[in-house]
Parts: sequence; structure tokens; C-alpha cells
Amino acid sequence: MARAGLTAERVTIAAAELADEVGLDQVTMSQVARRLGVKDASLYSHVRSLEELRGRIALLAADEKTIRIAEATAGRAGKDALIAFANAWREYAHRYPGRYTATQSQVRIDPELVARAPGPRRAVELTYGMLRGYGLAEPDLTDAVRLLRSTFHGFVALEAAGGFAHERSPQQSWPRALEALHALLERWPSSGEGDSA
Amino acid sequence: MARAGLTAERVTIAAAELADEVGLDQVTMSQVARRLGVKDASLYSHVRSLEELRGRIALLAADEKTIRIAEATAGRAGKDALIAFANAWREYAHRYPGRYTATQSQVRIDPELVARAPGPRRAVELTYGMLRGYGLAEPDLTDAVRLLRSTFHGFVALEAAGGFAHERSPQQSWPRALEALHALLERWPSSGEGDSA
DNA sequence: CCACGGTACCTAGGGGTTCTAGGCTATAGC
DNA sequence: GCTATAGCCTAGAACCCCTAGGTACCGTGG
Repeated sequence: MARAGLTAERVTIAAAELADEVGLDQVTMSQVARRLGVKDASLYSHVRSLEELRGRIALLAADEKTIRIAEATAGRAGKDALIAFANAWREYAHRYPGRYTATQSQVRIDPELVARAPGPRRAVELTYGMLRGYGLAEPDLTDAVRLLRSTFHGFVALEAAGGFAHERSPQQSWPRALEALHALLERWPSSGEGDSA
Repeated sequence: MARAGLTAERVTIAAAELADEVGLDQVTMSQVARRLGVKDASLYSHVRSLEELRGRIALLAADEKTIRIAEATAGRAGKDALIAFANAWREYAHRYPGRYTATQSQVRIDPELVARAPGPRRAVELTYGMLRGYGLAEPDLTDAVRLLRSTFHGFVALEAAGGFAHERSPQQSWPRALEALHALLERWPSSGEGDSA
């Protein structure tokens, strides 16, 4: 019997493609094996379990998304960088919905696998770098990073879950949200005082 | 054989409790049945499928979350209302992680079921009401509602997924994020101009 | 008080899934 | 060319979803 030349990476990619096509929770060992022309038991030489495979998809997505964002923001600064960053994020989520969903998984991934994946760490660094132009200092910087990441993720997640049922298209609200975040970053409220309206 | 007195609601509640304890994707018909002291096949008289059951959990969570938010914001306005709203949201997600996760499901729920659940619709109304004090007009109002919902959801989702690995606790970043959103709402950038830094 | 209809729960079973144990065979190194 | 390793296999246990059809309990009307 001809060898299929499987490897953990190839299995992960097949699973990721499947996730984008039919949804993450339709990704089963059997389906992935079928797509690779192999029996399901054969996958266990490369991947410990279905859960681990899901984790690998998540890490793959994190890496890919980080690369897109890095390319999009290269050479840009300030508002341009913010918009490029956010659009790259959202476009990734739209184009690879299954992979992106894997990112939201709440089961914790094998730390040794995480350590080998540059994506998650680098994503945070990129966000900090993008904010450099706004002149924020710690701990405001970390808080701002978290606010941005929350908003980006929340927007695309709600969009995917059909949370924006109103007649106004999310496509219209998105640039306005970015505009608002930019304005916010320019006059970030300093830590001490709370200007109650 | 003594009747267990099942009903769609009781099945949903048992499933929701199970989801909070062991995670949403560990919720199976067999486990729910076991918890209710019943055979799995018996559940199908009350719930069409596992998928529908997940949808019912999501609607239950939406209703419950809306009620918490309504109670928390009652009689408050402006910044007080914003903070109460956001904290009620986040606390619900922390206390009922399985139910909250069900909310993020991307499979669409039976529309007839949705129509009977007041939660989702009311949640949006509450958000609009909370923003009344900031004096925004459409379409800015809708955009602001979406930005807020995105940020609230994104923050708790990232928090649950372990996305805030930095040493600074999310607990510290959260009030700062709310402060920032309040400042943003007070000087929401009007639709026309883009003040490029 | 009894018959009866409906409903709640049951058993049985098909087909899918994850994962383990163990076997065979193709490839790589000597 | 021989052997060791690794890749893929078959077999099978345990679980899961869901359907079909049976049985026993309950509330109601006579």
C-alpha cells in the first residue's frame, strides 16, 4: 500500500480546510481521514486525539492571522496601522471561519505545542507595536491593547453568530468602530481621574 | 415506572447546569439523560435533537443575562448605567460559562423558538436605552451599541479562552476599558470627518 | 367506578464516532 | 541484500445520536 506521507502538519491543514468548509464541530477524525484517503486509526500516529487536533488548528490559525496582520501593517503607523491591523484581522476571520472558531476554544492546548508556535506571542507584540505612535505608557498600554483585541474579536464573533440582526449592515458599522477607537486612543483617559458626566 | 415529569424547560435547565460544570461540548444527550435519571431516548419527546437543545441553552442564557442586566441598570443613567450594564454582563459570563458559550454558537436556532424568547430582543433594547443619556442619534447610535456589545463580548471571550496571559490581571484592565468606553461615548466622533493623526 | 385516549417513558437497534492493540509492509541505513 | 523503524492497516470496545415501536401511567367523560 502506497504511503500517504502523512505528518502532523498535513493532518492539521486538512482538518483546517474541513473546518472552514463544514464548520469546526463537523471536523471528526473519520472525516479528516477520509479526506486524506486514509483510515481514521492511522491519524493517531501523528495526532494524539481529536482535542489535540483542534488545538493544532487553533495554533495554525493564530500563526496565519499574525502573518496577515504583520504584512498588512508593515510600514504603516498611527491610524493607518490601526485600520490595516483591524481589517486584516476581520478578513482572516471571514475567509477562514472554521480556523477562526478554533481560536475561541476554551480547552487549554498542550503548552509544549504552544511554546513552539510563534503566532500568539507575536500577535500581542504586533499590537503593542501598532500602538507605539499613540504615546501610551504602561499600564495604560496593556489596557489599550486588551480593549482593542476585545473589540476586534467581539465584533467578528458577533458578526459570525448573527448578532447584528439590525437592518444596518455590519459592514457600515465596522469603519465607524475603528474611527471611534482611533479617537479614543488619541485621548486615552489617564489612569487617575474619572470624569463622571 | 414513576414519571420523571420532564419537559423541554427542565431538560434545558439540566443541560445548562451540565454545560456550566463540564463544558458545553461535553453536553450529550446521554449525560443529560443520566442526570435526569432517564434514558437518552426519552429526551427526544421534548427536544428534537442535540442541536436544538444547544439552541435552547443559548436562548435560556440570553434571557437570564438580559434579566440580570435589566436589574443591574434599573434606575441608573450615564456612566453608572454603563458600568452596571457591563459588570452584569461579565459576571453572568463568569458564573455560567457553559451557558454563555452556548450563546456564541454559529448554528442558527429554530426561528420559532427565538420568537418566543424575549431575551435577545430585549438585550438590544436595553443597550439602546442605556445610551440614551449620551445624546447619540442614528446611525451613530447603532454603531455605538455594536461597539459596546463587541467589546463586552470580546473581553469575556478572550478572558475565558486564556487570551490575557500577561501578568497584569484582566480584573485590572476591565474597569479601565469601561472608563475608556465612557470617555469615547461622551465625545463620539461625528460621522463626517476623519482626523488623521 | 370504569373505560379510554394521550402522553411519558421504555427497549431494541442501526449507524456514526473516538481511540487502543496488534499486525503487515514499505522504506532507509548498514 | 537484511534488518529496523515507521506508516498504515484491520479488529474491536465503548460511547454517542436518533428512530421505531411498545408499555404503563394519568386525566377525563361517561
